[in-house]
Amino acid sequence: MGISERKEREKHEKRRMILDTAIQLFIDEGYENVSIRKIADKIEYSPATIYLYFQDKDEILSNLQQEGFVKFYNFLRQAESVTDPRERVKELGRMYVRFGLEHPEYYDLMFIARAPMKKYGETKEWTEGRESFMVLHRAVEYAMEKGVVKKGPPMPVAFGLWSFVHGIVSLVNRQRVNEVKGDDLQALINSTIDSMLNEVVHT
Amino acid sequence: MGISERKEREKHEKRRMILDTAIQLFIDEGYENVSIRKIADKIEYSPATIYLYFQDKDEILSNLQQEGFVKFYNFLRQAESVTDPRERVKELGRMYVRFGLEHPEYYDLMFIARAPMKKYGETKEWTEGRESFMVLHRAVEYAMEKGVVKKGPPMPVAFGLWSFVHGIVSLVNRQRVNEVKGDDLQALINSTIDSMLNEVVHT
Amino acid sequence: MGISERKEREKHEKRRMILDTAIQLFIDEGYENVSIRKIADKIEYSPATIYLYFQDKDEILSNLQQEGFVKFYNFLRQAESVTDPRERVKELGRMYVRFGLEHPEYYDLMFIARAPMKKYGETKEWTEGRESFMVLHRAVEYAMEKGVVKKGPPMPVAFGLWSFVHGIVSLVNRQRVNEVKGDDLQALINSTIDSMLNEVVHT
Amino acid sequence: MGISERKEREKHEKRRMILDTAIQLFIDEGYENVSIRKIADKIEYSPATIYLYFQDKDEILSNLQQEGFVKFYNFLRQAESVTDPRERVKELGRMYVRFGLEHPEYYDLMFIARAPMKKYGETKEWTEGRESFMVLHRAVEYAMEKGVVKKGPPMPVAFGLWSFVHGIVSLVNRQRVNEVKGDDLQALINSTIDSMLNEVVHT
DNA sequence: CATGAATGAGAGTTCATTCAT
DNA sequence: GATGAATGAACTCTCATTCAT
Repeated sequence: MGISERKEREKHEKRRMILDTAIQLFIDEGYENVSIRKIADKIEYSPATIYLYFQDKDEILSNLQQEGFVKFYNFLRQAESVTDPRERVKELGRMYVRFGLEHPEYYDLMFIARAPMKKYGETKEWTEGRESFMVLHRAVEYAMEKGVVKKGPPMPVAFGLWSFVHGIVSLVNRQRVNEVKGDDLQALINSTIDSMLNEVVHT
Repeated sequence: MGISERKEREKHEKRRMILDTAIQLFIDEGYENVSIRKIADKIEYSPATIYLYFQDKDEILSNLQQEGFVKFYNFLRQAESVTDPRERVKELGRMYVRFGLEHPEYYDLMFIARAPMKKYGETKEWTEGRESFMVLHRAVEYAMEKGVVKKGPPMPVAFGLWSFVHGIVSLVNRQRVNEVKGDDLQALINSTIDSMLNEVVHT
Repeated sequence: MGISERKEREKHEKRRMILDTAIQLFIDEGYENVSIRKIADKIEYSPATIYLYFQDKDEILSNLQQEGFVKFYNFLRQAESVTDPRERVKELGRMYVRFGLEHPEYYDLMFIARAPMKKYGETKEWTEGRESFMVLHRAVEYAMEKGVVKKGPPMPVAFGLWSFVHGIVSLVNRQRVNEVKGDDLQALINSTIDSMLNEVVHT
Repeated sequence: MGISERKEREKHEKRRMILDTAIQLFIDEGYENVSIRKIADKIEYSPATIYLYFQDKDEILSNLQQEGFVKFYNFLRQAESVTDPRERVKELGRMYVRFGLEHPEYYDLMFIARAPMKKYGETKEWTEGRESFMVLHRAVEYAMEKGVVKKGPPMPVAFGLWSFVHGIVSLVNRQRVNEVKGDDLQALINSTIDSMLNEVVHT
């Protein structure tokens, strides 16, 4: 038992190393510059070794995507402790954008990259993805119950809010708002979130 | 005169062929899989021929992007004839989303694809891009004047609306809303636009 | 007669244009960057036009080489007016090096470039080449007659002097004396010519 | 230990193969016609394999150049054991030319080929190049001390001698002395060296 | 006389992946 | 478990040259 457990653990650790390195490369050199060779070089193993731990490049990306979803879900979930219904929705919006801007590599993989993860996971990885959306969905339901959001089917509102915050993150991360920069950009983002959410969430 | 005109037209037509083929490949295989060779193969010319019509790959992508912007701008602009301030904002939202879903390849190039077009255009192509945003911006100003949108700086509202509709298009086009399909998806999109814009645009 | 003469003259002028442009490109962009296309672009004709005046690239290079030889020969020949036998040899050395450094592109074609001129000229172009060498050869003979160069077969001395000055030019032009620069280099060249020729040419 | 040593040796051997093939191509087709692909074809490997042993084309050329310098230096150095100052200078001249004619490919790379080796070596390879020149420089100084070469700054004389022997080698190797052939050529070279060096080195 | 259009061949380089050891 | 060695396929781009018009 001890031996096979250790082996299992070691295998797990090596997988971690590879995933961490991949993400690092993602951040440093951008999506299209992540190659098996570069990952291997960085961890000082041979490229062939990577294939002992992952079937192919896609599996690595799939895994990272799933990790992203887990991180993201655990982060967003914190907002559920906010009891004020108005504040919960607003806080969710701010948190969503913050996560997206602070973890552009994970965000990209989760919500922007042209779906590479065909074979692997199909659904599994998305469990947390769906769950994350459900956090938002529940917040909307809660806000409707409490009368701070106009009553009606929650889905359109939830999807609308998701689209809105996703729009911000993806326009910024993909460099479509280049004319506003630095602090000005941050200020614009903040005021945009405020003004939009204030329209949706009534006082 | 007749001859040179015909030559000119033929040259133009070949450029079109190349651009159309590129766009087609875009749709079929995604941005990063568009190669000079594949374009050449598809039009049954040699790769070198492509270079008679475009300086390099970047120029092709640049051209497509600009075409997208022109099409997009001319389409959106139509909304400016709507005089009712409420209706104009809403119509703009619906039109934006419609364009994005009907021309996913152009939309991708304009607003999603990662950093294309280094040398060419830098600014020129984006003139229409900026102008398109200005259509929205003006609609917001107009709506504020008329008192149907809460008064204040128009920028956050305009950027917010842009983010919202861009969010919808990019989530759908990049397959992040796979669990809702076909007519249901269209219905969801419609109701989402309605409910969100109704919050922002008051009666 | 008038007509065919004019045609002949025009043909000649176009050939000149091409050759001049080629040499210019040589100077500006270096041997390996001279392409038919670039020549054509510069004279604002199509590449195909070049082939109306020259059979192929090689013929252009051949022609330039020959032109170089003519220029070179006419330049060197001036030294034959120097009557002092010592001075004539020395002046020839200085002139040779000066020509080589001032016309690196012609010099290269004549004496360094890996013989591209297979088909054309085999011998014709070299007539002036040989003649140039004969100027030097005669100067050596003259100097021997006058007793200022040690008597013996003139060939080894003439070839030796040629090798010497060619050595200087080719080492400098092909960047093998990079550690000495600018005025220092010119001074070194001068003192080298002086000291070597003073050994060969006695007082 | 045995295993890794063998691997090391095999790796080394393959590098040699590549370098040897490159040198061979050099001789057969000239500097500008050496391509990665041709090397690969000749050793019957895929082009990609070359990149397992060398970073890029430049590194191959750099290596060959350096090898040339090392061979050359070690060869020339032998002359330093000659104690007679007259003989040492003369022997150096003869050896230089012999090396150049017997190893035209290395010689070309070292002293004729147009600007190779950007990144690699910059200085390192040239250490032996400079050292080789210093052998000659020292021989001149030595000869001056002993009174067999006219006293004065040694540099012009050393550079002059270098130019002279380089001139011979490069004129011959680049086929500019085609009118004299075979044994006659060898005889001419010998008598040229003799007669010139006898003028510089006094008895 | 001039050329627009086209291309085959070739350049250097990178990549994901495989497999015998 | 790890890897060294290898490769086929792909990439963008440039070149000298041809030929029908």
